[in-house]
Amino acid sequence: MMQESGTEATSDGQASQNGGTSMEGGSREGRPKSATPSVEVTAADLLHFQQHQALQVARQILLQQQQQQSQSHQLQSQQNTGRKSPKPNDKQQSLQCCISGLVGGGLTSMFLCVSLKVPVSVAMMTPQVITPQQMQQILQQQVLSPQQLQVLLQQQQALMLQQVMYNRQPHHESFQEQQVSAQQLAFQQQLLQVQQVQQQHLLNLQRQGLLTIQPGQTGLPLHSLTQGMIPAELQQLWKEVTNAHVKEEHNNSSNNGHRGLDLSSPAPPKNPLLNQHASTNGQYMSHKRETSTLEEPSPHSHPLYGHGVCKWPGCEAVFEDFQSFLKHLNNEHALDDRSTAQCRVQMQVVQQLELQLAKDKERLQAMMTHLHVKSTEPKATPQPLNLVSSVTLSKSAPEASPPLSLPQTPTTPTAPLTPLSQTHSVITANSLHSVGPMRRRYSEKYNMPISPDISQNKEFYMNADVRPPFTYASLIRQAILESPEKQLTLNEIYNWFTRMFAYFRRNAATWKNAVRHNLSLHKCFVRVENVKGAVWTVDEIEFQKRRPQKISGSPALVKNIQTSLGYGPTLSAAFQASMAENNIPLYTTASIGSPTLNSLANAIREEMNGAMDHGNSNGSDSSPGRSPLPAMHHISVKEEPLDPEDHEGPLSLVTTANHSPDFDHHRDYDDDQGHDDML
DNA sequence: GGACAGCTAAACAGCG
DNA sequence: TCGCTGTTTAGCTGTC
Repeated sequence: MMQESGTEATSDGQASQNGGTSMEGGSREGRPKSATPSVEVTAADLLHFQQHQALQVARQILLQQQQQQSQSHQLQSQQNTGRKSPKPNDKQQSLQCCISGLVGGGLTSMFLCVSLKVPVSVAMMTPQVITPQQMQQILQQQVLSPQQLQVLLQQQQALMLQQVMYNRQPHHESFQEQQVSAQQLAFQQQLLQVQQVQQQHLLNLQRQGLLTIQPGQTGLPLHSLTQGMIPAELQQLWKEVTNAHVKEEHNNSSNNGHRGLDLSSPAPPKNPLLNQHASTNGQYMSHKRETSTLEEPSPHSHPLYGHGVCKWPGCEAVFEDFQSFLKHLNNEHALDDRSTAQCRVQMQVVQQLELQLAKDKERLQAMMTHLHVKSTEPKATPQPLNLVSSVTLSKSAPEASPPLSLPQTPTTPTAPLTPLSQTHSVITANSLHSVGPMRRRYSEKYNMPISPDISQNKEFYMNADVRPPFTYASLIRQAILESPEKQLTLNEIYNWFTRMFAYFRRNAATWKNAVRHNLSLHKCFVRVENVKGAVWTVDEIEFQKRRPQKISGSPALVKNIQTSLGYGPTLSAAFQASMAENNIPLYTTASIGSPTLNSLANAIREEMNGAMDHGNSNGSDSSPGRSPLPAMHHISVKEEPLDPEDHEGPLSLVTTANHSPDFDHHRDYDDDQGHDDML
């Protein structure tokens, strides 16, 4: 009761915001903000971005390593007498494990795996500081390039930093501190060796003309940023990293009292080499525009000063006034080796971002060209991702789940379904905002699964006041199937509608009535009374039975859908290319490690099964033997007699697909916006 | 043109 | 009494 009232209040609030918007979409860009907290989205995006960047760095390292190994083979052979150089397969294995490490071990393991030639098991299973023995072995082998050494150095710094921070916790004080001190000493010795080796390596390379360091060279790769640094610089950097937190421990209250490093969080460590902001002391550099775009300059503003905090990488000192900050900036961040190194890192970061931006711009242009959108505002209402074809399968967006080339457009519900190769959907403001009743929706018309569409266009549907091109029954089913226990109360279904679709944040009475009507009308929805009360579940057999006559009657359509779905031998080349570019084996790990691809594969099977093999399969998760409904006391069966053949109906893989971790991650459906990042 | 499916609206009953 | 839930009916439209 109370919950529903709250929902109504939310809906009404949204309605009040949306109510003024005309159907012509004139003010569509001023749509209300998504109910999803931006913090969560940002964190997830940040994690993806970090993983993506790490992957790119790993690839660069491997690539350059291959090149350098081929070029400096002679040098290697002189220094590396009697020791085997790593096999090419090792690199491949390393990279493969690194990719897996993105899921399991995280970035730390990944960097270790890439930068070190340590056994994979060690790199993957012990994401910790390398032991002196391992370091010695690495040094003796001298198989590392300067770049690798640099990455190793940085990684070690970050790891030491993390360990120091971790040991700052009360439980590990005395003994752990001793351990850290010993490790610091040991590592500093190793560091000196690393520096010597690196210096020698650099000299050799320079002597052979294989490496030239331009004095004013910018845009160095991350792993070569500090190639030109003298050992003193490295030592200085290391001291900065290791001592900063010791100081901070004694001076915790002076600067910022809450800078603890959560090892479990993907937040970047405080290591200046790894931080993402830098500039020069008071003098804006060429990349000022990047920072100035984020912070509007004002008479007493500074790109490195915001909200009373110094934004210099790793600083975050708090100041009462701007003058204090300037004084601090000139004193603490003067032109020295450390600042220079940090600036180099920031250059690389900016370059990476610009590269990424360029790629995304190019992709956007291709998308708009493909869609024939004549718009001067690229940041308009987000459009459904599945409106584009292979353009979105670009390798430049591995952080996004692979878009499905489903030939459906949510903007034109009654438009004929045509393959992408034959259609160029023209998206206009009017078509984006379908006004009329749903009538026949794609999911009903062609047994299309709505989960990929909703998944791909989640942001779109959440923000744009566009009616989803699916029937109420499909949406209800989707809501139920996305729930952890495959059952929802009516109120939870309401919440799912309002949460997932901006369209359903208004006219609540209408669509809620329709939802109730559909729940009662369709026998695919089964009402179950459990301890909590009445919940609704989906009878997949009944749901699949509803439109068996469609699609089979049109061989051409069948072929088109089959082709566009990219199933089996007709898998689209673009899709395959994308999978290959992202190092994602479609038929191997897709069903194992990648929830998104797992859902994709299941969704494809579901589509093909639902559309093509109707009545040809057997059993499903909704079969009586595998009821997903715990603690049921009563099941209301609708009056339509159940055909005995029904149990030999189509195999429903939807439920199976939704058992993937991808769905199990999203549990709370009770307006808990903080945990409902569903798809 | 009929059958069918889907949407909207409404009435009604039961329940807390 | 009110609001929610659930059921049912009717009218309309679109698709096949």
